[in-house]
Amino acid sequence: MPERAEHHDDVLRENVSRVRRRMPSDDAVADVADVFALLGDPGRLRILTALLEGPLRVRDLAEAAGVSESGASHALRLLRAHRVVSVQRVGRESHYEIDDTHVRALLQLALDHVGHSVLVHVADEAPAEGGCQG
Amino acid sequence: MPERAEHHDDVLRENVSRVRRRMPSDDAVADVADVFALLGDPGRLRILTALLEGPLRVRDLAEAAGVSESGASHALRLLRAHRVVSVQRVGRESHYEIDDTHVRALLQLALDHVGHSVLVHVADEAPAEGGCQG
DNA sequence: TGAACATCTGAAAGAGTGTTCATATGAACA
DNA sequence: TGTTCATATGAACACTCTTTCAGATGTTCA
Repeated sequence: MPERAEHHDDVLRENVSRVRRRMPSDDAVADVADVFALLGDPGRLRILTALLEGPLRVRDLAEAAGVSESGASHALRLLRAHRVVSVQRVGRESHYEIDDTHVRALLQLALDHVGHSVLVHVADEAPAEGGCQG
Repeated sequence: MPERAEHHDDVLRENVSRVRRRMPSDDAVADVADVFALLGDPGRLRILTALLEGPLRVRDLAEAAGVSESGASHALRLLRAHRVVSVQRVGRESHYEIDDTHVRALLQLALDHVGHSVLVHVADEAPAEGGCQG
């Protein structure tokens, strides 16, 4: 084996050890993977996309996301368990909203990348009383 | 039903229709969900995290990610099929690298959020802007 | 109280997925 | 040429996940 190749191997080995040092902890990786996995289902993704613009009721989320109301409830339960969304009961309705700025950022970045132009934050151009706490 | 409630309902319905108008196409949602799903597996996530700093061989990726070489190969095959990584053959080795800037951005954002401080671009090790958003 | 409504929950079916083992391909070297 | 090495591939298994259905919970209103 020529020495150039040996040197090449050394460089690769060095790269590997550096990469391994900088690898996040198993817990951190698991957390990130969990979030991505939650976003990896089309139904949940549509639900969260709908929630980007503000709180919505379960039935509205189901309609907007094209899933059954039961399916939406299951999805929301999961998202709630992971603290991605929070719920506020108003009478017999449940109003859900995104409660994780990291997830919101990831979602907006991904949708931007896919060429989905209009995605405004809740704040600006406020639909005024659009909120559910009226 | 009091008129306040009726008006409230109107507002909600309006929100729903606006949300539905702004909902990305099924294809766009499916694409985004696919990417997130790919990032949703710890093994693949570690592989891609390792690749953030530059190209690596399969065996090195397997070691860095803590998966078998066969497992790494399967994962890379999947990532390659989705054009997330590209491969360059060097002798009998395969050197993989991230080939999707969107995925790279999502990954870095997610790792930043989880508190993983050092994640520099391939170029060099400038820490400085390592922080989240300031 | 009882009926209508919104949501939640549990269980079961079915599809999908990751992992492993064994083997195949193809390049390097002796 | 035959052997060794790096990677790729195929199949099988176990496992998880999504979806659906039926019914439960809790609220509003007459």
